[in-house]
Amino acid sequence: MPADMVSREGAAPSAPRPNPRRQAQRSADMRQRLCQAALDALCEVGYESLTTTMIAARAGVSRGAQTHHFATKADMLVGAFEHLLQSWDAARQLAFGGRDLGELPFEAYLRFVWREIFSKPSYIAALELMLAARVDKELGERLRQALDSPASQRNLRWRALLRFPDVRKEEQFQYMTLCLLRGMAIHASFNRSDAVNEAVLDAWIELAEKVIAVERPDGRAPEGGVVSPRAVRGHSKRSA
Amino acid sequence: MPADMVSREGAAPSAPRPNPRRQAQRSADMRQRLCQAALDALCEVGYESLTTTMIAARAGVSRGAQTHHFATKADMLVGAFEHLLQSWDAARQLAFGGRDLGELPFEAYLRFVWREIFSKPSYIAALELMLAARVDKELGERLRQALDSPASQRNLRWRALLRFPDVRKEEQFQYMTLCLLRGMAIHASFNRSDAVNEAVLDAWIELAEKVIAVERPDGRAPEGGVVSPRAVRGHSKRSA
DNA sequence: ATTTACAAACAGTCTAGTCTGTTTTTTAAC
DNA sequence: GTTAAAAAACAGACTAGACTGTTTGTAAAT
Repeated sequence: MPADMVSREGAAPSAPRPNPRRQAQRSADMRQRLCQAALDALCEVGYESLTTTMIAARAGVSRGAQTHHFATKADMLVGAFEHLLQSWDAARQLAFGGRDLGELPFEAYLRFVWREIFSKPSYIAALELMLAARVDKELGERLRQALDSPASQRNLRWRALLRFPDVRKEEQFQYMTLCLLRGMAIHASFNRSDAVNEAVLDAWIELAEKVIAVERPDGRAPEGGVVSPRAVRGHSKRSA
Repeated sequence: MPADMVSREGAAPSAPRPNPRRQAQRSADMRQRLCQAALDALCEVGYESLTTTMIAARAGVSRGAQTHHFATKADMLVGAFEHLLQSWDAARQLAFGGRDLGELPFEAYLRFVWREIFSKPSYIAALELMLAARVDKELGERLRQALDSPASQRNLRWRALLRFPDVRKEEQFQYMTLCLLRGMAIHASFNRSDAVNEAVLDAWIELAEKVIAVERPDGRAPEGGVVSPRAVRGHSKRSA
């Protein structure tokens, strides 16, 4: 393999180099740029005002190039959605690497997902897509499909994080937390007060830790429940 | 000659009082029809595909009549939103009348709001409006304004329902429940499984009742916490 | 030489808001 | 009490712009 990494530089319009493997790279780059632009545009102008023309302009490419890679608007939207899912993976990788989530406190992980995922405008964009999927059945099917593998990976992560003996209860707990975070994302978007959300997040962490302590026969949570009474009642303020 | 001297009143407010209720009635009816049609259309086709023409057609009125009552599309949307809020009031009135919420179990009220408000497609419509308000600042301001009085009334209801001595905690609890319900609404819309939502609702009710028992020095919640250990661990299936 | 990547113009459709005109109701004068 | 003027309710056409998908054309890569 020749050292052709140097030829990877240069501007978009002209790159006259007879390099093998270049076509696929170019295509992938272009798709990446378009998806990122689509996501940015979606965050900025919202789903209703999002147009394919605007996406192409944002990415700095012609509309012809765009339609070559994403024939229809729905293709473009699905691409943006997948791009967002990948960015979440990247953020998680950056924060925790390959660390075992089982050794992580629940609070740490929850604050991470709130800070890096749910509280971002891009999550609202994702919600807009999901709500739009209610009437656009084909889009919905494709979004669900894109979410399929990430969702099962999320299940594995939460399994590692929580380790409830009762898997059914663990799942309930997971979905409850997910719903809460989604609702908080909406609240943060529509209302102005971030203070409320911070307080709710703190309160949920506190409540959740008690549930975890009870559900999981960990080192510190005996079956007898000697911790429970005090734990449930102790709503001491968290410093955040 | 009837007593129409009232009409010579003062200056600007040209609002004749004698007997003519006909015009106002017609106007109110038409607005009602349009708002209902707008809400229906919003539920059926979603925010992105909602058009003023479609609303007028659905209401069975001409576009001229529509623009007379709602000059702009945003006016129409705000009208639909207010209409929805009123329908929630009506449902609550139907279910509980003037009953004191303090005598109502938390579970009963929560199941009511889930069944009659949050699980309905119209709530998704409301969410679409709220998300759209993120970029349409003027719409957002008007929606928040429309929600202002209903929200403070909701606060009063939850105060009556929960009666926590610590008002701050009560507010946290209220917002937590609200966020949870919102998130569940999205989940119900995007995913297919209602079973998950039912389970989450059950679980939240159970958890919430413990929080209530601890926070509120009611008749049945002793300070000693003799109920807590068994209660927290007992996730017995609820019959619903 | 043939496929892929990119470019740009085009066509058909649709939408929100405006404008002009008609009917009904209300007000005010007679 | 009748009637004319005014205002409000209603109807429908029109416009200017925008959007998506298509099509035709060119450059680059294989």
